Amino acid sequence: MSQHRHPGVPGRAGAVPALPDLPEATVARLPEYLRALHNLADAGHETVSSEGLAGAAGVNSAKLRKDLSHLGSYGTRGVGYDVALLIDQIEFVLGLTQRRAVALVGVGNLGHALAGYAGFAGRGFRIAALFDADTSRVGEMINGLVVRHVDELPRVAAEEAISIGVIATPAPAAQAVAEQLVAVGVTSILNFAPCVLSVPDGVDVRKVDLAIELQILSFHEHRKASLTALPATGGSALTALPGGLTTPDTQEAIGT
Amino acid sequence: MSQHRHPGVPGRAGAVPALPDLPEATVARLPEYLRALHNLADAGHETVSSEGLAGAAGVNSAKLRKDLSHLGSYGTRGVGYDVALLIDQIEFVLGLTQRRAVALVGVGNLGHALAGYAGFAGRGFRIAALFDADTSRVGEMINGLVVRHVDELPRVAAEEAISIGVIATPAPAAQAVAEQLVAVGVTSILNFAPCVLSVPDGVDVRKVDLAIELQILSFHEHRKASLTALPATGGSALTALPGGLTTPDTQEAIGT
DNA sequence: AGGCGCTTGTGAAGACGTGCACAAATCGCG
DNA sequence: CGCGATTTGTGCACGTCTTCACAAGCGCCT
Ligand SMILES: NC(=O)c1ccc[n+]([C@@H]2O[C@H](COP(=O)([O-])OP(=O)(O)OC[C@H]3O[C@@H](n4cnc5c(N)ncnc54)[C@H](O)[C@@H]3O)[C@@H](O)[C@H]2O)c1
Ligand SMILES: NC(=O)c1ccc[n+]([C@@H]2O[C@H](COP(=O)([O-])OP(=O)(O)OC[C@H]3O[C@@H](n4cnc5c(N)ncnc54)[C@H](O)[C@@H]3O)[C@@H](O)[C@H]2O)c1
Repeated sequence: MSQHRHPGVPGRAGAVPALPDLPEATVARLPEYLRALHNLADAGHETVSSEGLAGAAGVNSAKLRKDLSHLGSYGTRGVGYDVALLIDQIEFVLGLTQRRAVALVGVGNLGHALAGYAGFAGRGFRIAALFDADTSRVGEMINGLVVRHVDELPRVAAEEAISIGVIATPAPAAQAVAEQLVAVGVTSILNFAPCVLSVPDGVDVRKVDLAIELQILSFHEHRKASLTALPATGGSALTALPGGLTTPDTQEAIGT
Repeated sequence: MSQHRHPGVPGRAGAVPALPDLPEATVARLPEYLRALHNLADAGHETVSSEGLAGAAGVNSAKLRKDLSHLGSYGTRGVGYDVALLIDQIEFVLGLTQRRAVALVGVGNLGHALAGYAGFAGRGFRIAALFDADTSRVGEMINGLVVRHVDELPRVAAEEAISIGVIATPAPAAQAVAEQLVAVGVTSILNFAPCVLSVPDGVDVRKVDLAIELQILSFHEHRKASLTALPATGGSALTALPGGLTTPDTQEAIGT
């Protein structure tokens, strides 16, 4: 965490472009830009200004320019950015030049939806294997893939070069599954189970918890309600007034 | 956006506890604490120290204490926090004292999984209505709820007091659905479609894009690979070495 | 060739979030 | 009743992120 960055590892005039270490906030936005760029490319645009791309990605244009400047500035002043070139750049930085293989563990309610989702292919990923512990599910075919028993993970991980593991099991099983994934060499995990995973250093975990998203929205609903209620009447009547916009203070577009 | 906050709207000694306006980062962590607290309560704990709760929620204990201090400090020095009391406090602040009604629009692949998920009830939410535009899906029963045509949204929104709208339609339909939701008074939206929504001020949107999560993980995979490859050999051979943990530099636990 | 309008890239300032370290408060026990 | 062990709440310093504002660069038009 509090590691100093080496004072003398700048350009490194070697052959490889030498990944600049981007701010984490920038990394989280690059995929957004990439999606917007693909839309623009499909619409026939060859170049785009920072203002235009920022609008399409839903961010401030200064922020976008600073983000892009971190990865080497492929824009032209007075003109904008070359869409195709920028797509290549971002895809390279994100490591999407070859399609990454994803292993999905837990083919239940949610796992089925993920396994059947066609949209991942266009974003750089290939669901390479499905696993479950329930023997009655093993053997089922989903979208051309067979569900295998989780015990086969080591063998399959060796065959396919698994890059990312996705956990969609119930929470009590998630920690054990994470350990199995780490044991076969997986160093990136996307966790849908509502629990914290502990993993060794060097393993990245990202978590998606839909209930948490709803609860954050609930907080803002609660706050909006208490703001409109109090200044108007004495504070007791809680009749929702779904017409007038609330205070122009307290803007939206909350933490992304 | 760049709204100043009024310099003189502090305690407001009114009857209502007067929601403190929490830092957004704190709001995003409260649900995590809440989940951990429920686990502790189920395990029979009556009190918990900041250290213990922080461990269960996967955060720094100082951060946890500061977060909790923002909502009024219900801890006892030398002892810790009363689990049941803290649960009540957080649920109140998050607006979960009464179960919030959620409307789900788009009952396809993903929408089915969400509609069938039993876990929302325990986290303060009730899926109150399902909508789809495909007439061949309308009428289908999922988990005791009937799928209605999206045209019925105004009528149903009036009956059930819809608090949050969830969009699980394809991206091209999402903006139109968002506008329909806003039109019936919904001011909080959770969007699963990979696109930006533009909504009026006063409406909160949160977005869940699974492909983005994978792409962020992909970036870190890419970086880890280029870090292990370069210092070892000259820099050309890119054979993945899935054994030794990478550099103890560049710690994990990336942006939550 | 020169000037003009447009757009990028970035310095600087401010807002925000984090984590250490410690004083203040509380409990239990002798 | 007092003392020590324990744990909260927070002041402070530091790092990260955001946003403004503008100089530098580019292309086009005359
Ligand atoms: N379905 C949703 O919409 C939704 C929403 C939010 C969160 N989640 C979370 O996602 C996870 C999955 O939800 P779900 O609705 O698909 O649950 P589910 O019960 O339908 O599916 C879980 C699957 O995991 C399998 N499994 C259990 N233990 C396993 C193990 N050790 N190894 C491999 N597979 C194992 C089960 O056999 C089952 O097929 C849960 O943690 C849930 O809380 C789901
Ligand atoms: N399935 C996944 O795992 C997954 C993963 C990531 C993202 N997503 C995104 O989630 C969204 C839904 O994915 P899906 O796989 O369920 O797609 P899907 O095509 O299976 O389902 C979409 C549903 O929305 C309905 N619909 C279309 N237009 C509508 C409208 N105007 N009003 C109401 N309903 C409408 C369709 O009839 C269909 O039932 C997509 O935007 C997708 O990109 C899904």
